Amino acid sequence: MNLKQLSRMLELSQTTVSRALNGYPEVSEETRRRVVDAAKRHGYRPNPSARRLATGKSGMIGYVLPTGAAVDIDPHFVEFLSGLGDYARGHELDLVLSPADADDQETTYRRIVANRQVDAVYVSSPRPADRRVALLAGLGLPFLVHGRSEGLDFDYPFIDIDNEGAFHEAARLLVQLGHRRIGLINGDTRETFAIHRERGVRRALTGAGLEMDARHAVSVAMTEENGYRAARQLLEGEAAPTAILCSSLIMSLGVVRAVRELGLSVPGDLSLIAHDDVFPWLKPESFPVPLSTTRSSIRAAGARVAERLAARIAGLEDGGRGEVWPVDLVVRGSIAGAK
Amino acid sequence: MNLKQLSRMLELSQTTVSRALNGYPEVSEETRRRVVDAAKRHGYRPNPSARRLATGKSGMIGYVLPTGAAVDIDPHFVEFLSGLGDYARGHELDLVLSPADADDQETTYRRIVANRQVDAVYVSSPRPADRRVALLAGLGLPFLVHGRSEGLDFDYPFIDIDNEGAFHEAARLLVQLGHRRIGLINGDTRETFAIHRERGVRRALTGAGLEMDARHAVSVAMTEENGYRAARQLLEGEAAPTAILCSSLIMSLGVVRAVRELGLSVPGDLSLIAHDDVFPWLKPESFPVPLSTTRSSIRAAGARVAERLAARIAGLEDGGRGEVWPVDLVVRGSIAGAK
DNA sequence: CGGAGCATTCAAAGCGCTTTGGCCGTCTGC
DNA sequence: GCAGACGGCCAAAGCGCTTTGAATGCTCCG
Repeated sequence: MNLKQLSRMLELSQTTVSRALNGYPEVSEETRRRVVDAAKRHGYRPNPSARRLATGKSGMIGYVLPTGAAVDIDPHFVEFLSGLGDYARGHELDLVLSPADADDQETTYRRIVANRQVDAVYVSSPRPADRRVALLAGLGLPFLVHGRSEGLDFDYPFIDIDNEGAFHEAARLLVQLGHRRIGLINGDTRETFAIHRERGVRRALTGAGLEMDARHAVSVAMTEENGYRAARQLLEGEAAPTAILCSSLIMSLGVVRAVRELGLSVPGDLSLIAHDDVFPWLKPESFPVPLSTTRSSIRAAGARVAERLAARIAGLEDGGRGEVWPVDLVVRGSIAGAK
Repeated sequence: MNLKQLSRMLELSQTTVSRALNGYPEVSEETRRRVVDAAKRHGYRPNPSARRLATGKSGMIGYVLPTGAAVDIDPHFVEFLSGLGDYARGHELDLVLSPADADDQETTYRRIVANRQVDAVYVSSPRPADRRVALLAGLGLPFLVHGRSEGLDFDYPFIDIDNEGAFHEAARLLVQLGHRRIGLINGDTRETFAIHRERGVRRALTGAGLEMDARHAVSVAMTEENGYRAARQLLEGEAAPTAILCSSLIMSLGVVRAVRELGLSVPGDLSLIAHDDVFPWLKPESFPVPLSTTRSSIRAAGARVAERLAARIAGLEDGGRGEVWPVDLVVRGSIAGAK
C-alpha cells in the first residue's frame, strides 16, 4: 500500500493525502479525518526510503564507533545504550553505529554527513579541543556531546556530569578524615572526564593546604588488571597513600585485590572511594567491604541524550546548551579516619 | 556532484555511467576506465538514499535491541560489537540498532522488514523454538543467529560455540579429579546456551555413573550479586558441592566473594571453573586464584557474524548453514582433587 | 456586483539512482 | 550478400515520497 494507491482509493491527490498525514494546515479537518482513518485501516506506512530521498531526513541518530584490533569498546557503552534505547524505543528512533578506524574517525563523519545517513549524532569520550566536535560544528550536522570538551572557541550542546565537583567532594571528605596522602587511579587523562576528576582532587588538596604528589596520580585504561597494578605501585611505593580515589568500579576490583594481596585492609589501612556508573552487574554494595562511591547513572545520561537529540531533530531545541548533572557521594564502609 | 552532472560532464548517458561504476559487463573497458577515473577525480559518491529507493537495498545490517526499564543489555554485547564493528568497518557496513519493547519485538521486526531498513539482521540470545527466528524465516529477511535455537523444523544459519561440549569437558575433568558433587551456576535456562551447558554437565555426570542433584543447578541473571547468592546457597546447603561450574566471569566474582566470606578457599575447599568470553577488562588470570575457564572469544564471534552477514548480502552465501566453534578448556589454579 | 481574499485541492516537478527495452553499428556464418 | 548475433550505448520509466505553483470554488466587502 503506497501513497498513490491510497490517494486513488480516497479519490484525492497524493498532495492532499500527504499533507493530511503530515499535519499540514491547508487540509480541511473532515478530509484529514477521512485520510487518517483510511491510512490506519489499510495499514499505510510511508516508505522511509522515498521520504528520505525527498526530504533528506532519515529519522535516525548516529554514533561513530571507534574500532580496531587494539581498540576496546568501553563496557559503559552498554549501559548508556540501555538508556538511549529505552527512550528511543518510544519514538521509533533508530541508532546507526558506523564503525570507524579509531585513528581516523573524520573520514567516517564526513561520509555520514555526505550520505545524509542520520539526522544527528552523539559523540562520547570527548577530549580537550576535541576534533570531532569542531568537525561536526563545521559540517553542520546536529550533534550532542556526552561529556565535555574544553578549549573550543564556540558553544556546543553537551550533557556531562560534574566530575570535578564529585571528586572534589570525595577528596575533601578524605582530607577531613585526616588523610594527607591521597592517590588517584584515573582513566585516560587525555579525556576530559579524567582531567576534571584530577582537577577536583587537586583542588580539594590545595584547599586544605596540601599538595598532590605527582607519583600519586596514575592514569590507565580502566581494567581490573590496571587497577591492580596501579594500586600495587601506589601502595608499595614511597609515601604510600592512605586513601585512594578510583575512576571506576572495575578498576576498584583490582585495587581490592592488591590490598588483600599486600596483607592490608580496607578501610583500616586504606580508604577507598570509586566512581560508580551504576551497572546492574556489579554493585559497590557487593564489594567485600561496601564501597563508597561517587554515583551517577550513565543509563540516565543515555536516555537524556536520546531525548535531547530527538528534540533537536524535531527542531524544538537549537542552542549550544550545556547541561551538567550533579553527582551523588555515597558513603559506605570503605572509608575511615586516617591512622 | 550527482550522476546527472557526472554523466553530462563525460558526455555519456546516466545509464552507462551507472553501469560502468557498478561493474556491469556491457560497458567497454575504455569507457569504464574513463568513468571510474572521473568519478574518483570529482569525488562522486552515489547518493545512498536514491540508490535505496531504486534498489531496496540499504547496505546496513540490523539488530533489534530489547529495551525497557527492567531490561539490562548484556555486557557481553560490547565485546561482540567490537568484533562486528572491526569487520564491518572495512566494508563500510553500518549497524542499525532498533530498540524494541523486550516483550514485543515482533512489531519492531515487522517494521524493519516493511521499511526495508536493513539488508539483514542478526539475532542473539536465542531460545528453544525462538519466535524471532521463525518470524524472520517467514518474513524472508536474511538473518543470522548468534547462538542456536532448538526445536525448529527448518534449517537456519547460525554461529554458536560448543557450549555443551565445553561444559561436558569441564565437568568430566572435575569428576576425574574426584569430585562427586558438582554445582552449576548458570545463566537464564530459558536460553539455549544455558540449556546446552547444563546438558553438558549432566552428561558428564551420567557418564561417570553419577547424577546431578537438582539443588545443585542454579539459574540466574549473570551478575556478581547473583553469583554470590547462588554460591552461598550452594555452599551452605546440604550436600554442598565440592566443585562449581559457573557460566560467567562476572558471576564468578560473586562466587569467590562467597567462598571467602564463608572462610573457605579455592581450590582447597572448592574447585571452580567458569566460562570466559574474553573481556579486556576482566581476566581469569586476575582472580585471587587464577581461574580455570572454558574460553571462547565473543569478539571473534562478532567478527564472524559480520563476515557471514556481509557474504549473505552480497549473495555469496545462501544456505541455512550452522557453524559450531570448539571451546578451549584452560586449566589454571582454581581446580584441585576432591578431598 | 465585481474583485480581493481565503480555504481546499490538484497536477506535476523534483529527489538521484537503477533498470528496462531499444537502437545502432559491426561482425559472423552460411 | 544478408539474416542474425552481439557489443556498446542511450532515452525514459520507474522507485514512493514531498513540495511548488496553480487552479477552483467560496465568502466577504466596498
